[in-house]
Order: sequence, then structure tokens, then C-alpha cells
Amino acid sequence: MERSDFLKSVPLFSDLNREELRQIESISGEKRYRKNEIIFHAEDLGAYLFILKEGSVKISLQGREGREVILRILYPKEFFGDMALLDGYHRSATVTAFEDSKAVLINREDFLNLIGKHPEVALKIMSILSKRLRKADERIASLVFLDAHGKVARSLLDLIQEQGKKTEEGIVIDLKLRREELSDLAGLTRETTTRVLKDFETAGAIRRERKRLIILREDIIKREAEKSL
Amino acid sequence: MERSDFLKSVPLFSDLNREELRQIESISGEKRYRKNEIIFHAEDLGAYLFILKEGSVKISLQGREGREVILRILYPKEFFGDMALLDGYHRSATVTAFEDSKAVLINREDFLNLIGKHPEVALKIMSILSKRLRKADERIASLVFLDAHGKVARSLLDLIQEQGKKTEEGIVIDLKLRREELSDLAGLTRETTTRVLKDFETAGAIRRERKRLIILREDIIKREAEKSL
DNA sequence: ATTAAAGTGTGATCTATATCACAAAAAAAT
DNA sequence: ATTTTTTTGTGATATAGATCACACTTTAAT
Repeated sequence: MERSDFLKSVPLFSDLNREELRQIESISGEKRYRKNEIIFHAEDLGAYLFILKEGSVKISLQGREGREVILRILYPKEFFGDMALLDGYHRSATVTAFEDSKAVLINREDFLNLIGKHPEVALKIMSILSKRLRKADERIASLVFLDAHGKVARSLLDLIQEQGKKTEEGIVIDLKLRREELSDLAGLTRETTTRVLKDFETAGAIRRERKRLIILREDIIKREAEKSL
Repeated sequence: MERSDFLKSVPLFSDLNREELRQIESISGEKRYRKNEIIFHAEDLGAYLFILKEGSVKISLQGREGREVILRILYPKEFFGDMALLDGYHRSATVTAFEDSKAVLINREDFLNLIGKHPEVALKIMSILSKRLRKADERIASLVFLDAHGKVARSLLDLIQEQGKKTEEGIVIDLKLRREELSDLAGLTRETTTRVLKDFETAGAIRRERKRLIILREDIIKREAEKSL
């Protein structure tokens, strides 16, 4: 896809006119990342704003001994960047390509400049950040209130919402995500996640296939996720 | 304190001039809330932006049977508002006065207007939101990685950072917060929180007094909080 | 195709923390 | 000042989920 067409389709820029978009095009670059490649690390400076063009990325924090939490997964048209970009403050999360991905990069200067000239863009960013904040807050509540089944259910609902495709078979999630990744998303161990998925399968709520997951009964999953929340 | 002096001291408005501040003063109102009074509920519309002038408020989500998580506590000069204010979307948290409090209110329209005219304000909001998002993300990691001692330690560090006062005795936290509130902040039960505090006291890291908490050895608390993160 | 590596399912423990149940202490109400 | 209510400490117990261990399966590498 042409970069200009892509930029036009990004919600962040939806209020800009042709000329303004062309300007962004001229100041932006593009980069590709291979699956599992680290796009940037917790410690790096927030020098660029990234807009994901293809693929998906995970934002995560790591604990000791290989433990990791996935904070969120982002899909095309969403932006990210060490949030130092916005608040000048550091120690943020790690961003890793979840699949082969492409991103458009705008450097910090140009981006701040853009915002100065286009308050609509700043408003959009505020809106997206507050949406993400709300999601994070709900996640905190899930971790405190829900048991293992509830946590897995919550994670599945997020995946459904972000990238589930409705088919006659059911809702298909075809990110190839390993048990371990799902468990990092739910905040559980791999083993517990496996056992929970088996229970869901036995209950007829999901079907597991080699590399996709099919949600047969969203209602059951929803009920689990709302048990205590 | 005069409202105009107060507004001038709010970081959100630090780039505005005298005239602009006077304008805000003219479009804003003021309200007082008694301790434990609900300022607004999860379901309410985001009609106003609130800027806390005196006291403190807690932002929380409730689960079943009286369970609750405190997402954050806000202090004077910080803003809040159903974030529907920004993203037009609902189902947010409940805000309750933690102590007797006063807030300045600006209605949605006027506020959006203000942002349109003053990109600096939008930038400040972006910056604050991304700071809150980062904090929420770290909290998610704490809940997944840390044990009870770590979680309590993390909560104490937050309190120290936001409102600890250094004295020769140690760092004093004089929010009168009950065990239950601290446990809602840490994501634990009241009983576990009590036991952890006792351990910290035995270790000489804190001293508990009738209505204040004194941190004697911040280093011990820090070590606990970083055990696995 | 065969071998190697990575990921998954599942049983058997073990343990941290929730839960339950009071008594003691403190705060609020009369 | 007494009584009532709320909050706190602390023991005893139960249990969900972590941890460990290993066979089995799938995917990747040669």
C-alpha cells in the first residue's frame, strides 16, 4: 500500500487534509521488523512516534527469570512510541514485533511540531490514551478480582474485540499465539492457562486448532469474565 | 485560596497568561465534597472536568460483594473527570472524596474549546495521561510478578512518592488510611496486608502510629518492591 | 527425511494467601 | 462516660494455582 493512502486511513490523522498528509509523508520514514524482533527497549529514548502499518506488536514488561507480562497487543493503524515521547520521562515498556511488521516513523521533533499546528491530532491522542488507560485500569481490576478462568476469559475477549473474525464456524482468532503468550496476557502460568483452555473446550465454548482458536460460545466466555467484576 | 491564584498554580494551565486564566476562572465553578462522598459514578456522563483544589480523591472500581480496587489516589492540582470527557466512551471508574475536598469544575464544552485554542494544554494532558498509563502498566506488572510483601511495598512507595513528608523521624504518610484501604490499593485482603505490615514493622522498616505511618527504612521497602520486578 | 528444538498436555506436589472466626482495641455515637 | 459500631490483629484451615517433572507433539533445521 502507498504510504500516503495508509496515512489517510489512520484515525489519528483523519482530520488532516491532503496537503497536510503529504507533508507528514515527506517527514516520515518506514521500517520493517521481523517476527520477534525488538522494536525498542525499556531504556531507549523516545525519539520516534511509530504508526503500525502491517502486522502486530506486543508491548510488554519483563520480570526476573524470563517472566513477562504482555501489556497490550497493537494492530495496524495504532501508534506507539516510548511514551517519553510525550512526557519526557523514561523507563517504559519493550515493544516487540509479534508478527512480521511494518511501521511508519515520525521523529519526535516533527511530531511535536505537528501537534502544535493541529490540535485535532492532540485531541485524538488524548482520546486514545484515555481509552488505553481505561483498559489498563480494567485489567488491574481483573487481576485482583478474577480467578484463573476469569483471567483467561478476559484475555480472550480482548483478542476477540481487537481481531476476532466472525465466520459461520464461530469467532476466529488467528494470531498464532502460543500458550505462553496467552498466559503472559492473562497473568498466569503456562500450565494453568492450558488447563483452563481445556475446561473451556470441554464446556464447548472454544475449539482449538493447530494455529487458530475458534470461539464457539462467546456468551460462556463473557460470563466467566464477569463472574466477579 | 483565591480561585485565580489556585488556577495559576495548576501545571495544566502553567502556559496560559493572566487573561486566559481569568477567562477560565469566569467559566469555572467550585464544589466541596465531604469525606466519603461520591463525586461521580462509573455510569455518569462525563460532563465536567474536575481539578482538585483541596483534599484527596480515590478512583476505584468495585467488584462483587463490596470488593474494591483503588486505581489511584489524586491530590490537589490534579485533574480528573469521567474520561468519557475525552473519548466519548463510557463505563469508567468511581471517584470518591478520600478526605473533605474541594474541586474546580469546568464543563465539557468550555474545556474542549479551551484545548482547541491552546494546544499546550492538550500537550500537558497527553503527558499526564501517558504518565498515568505507565503507572497503571507498572501496577499490572506488580500484580503479576510480586508476592504480598512486594505488593504492599509497592503501594507504600506510591504513597511516599505522592505525599510522603520527610521529617527527622522518617518519611511520614499522614493520610489516615485504614487497613482495608491499603489492601484495596495493594490488591490483597485486609488480613494479609496486616500481617505484611507487621513483618515490615518487625524488620524496622516502618512504624505504625494511631493515624499515620512512618517509613523508617525506605531502602528495605524498595528492595521488597523490586524483588522480582 | 531425519534429527533437533520448541512448545504442549497432564499428573503429583507444595505453598502462599484467601477465608473463616473471634477477641481486642479504637473510634464514634449517645 | 457508656454503649455501640467500626476497625484491627491473629490463629486455624482450606484451596487455587504455582512449581516440578516428564512424555508427547508439533515445528524448524539440516
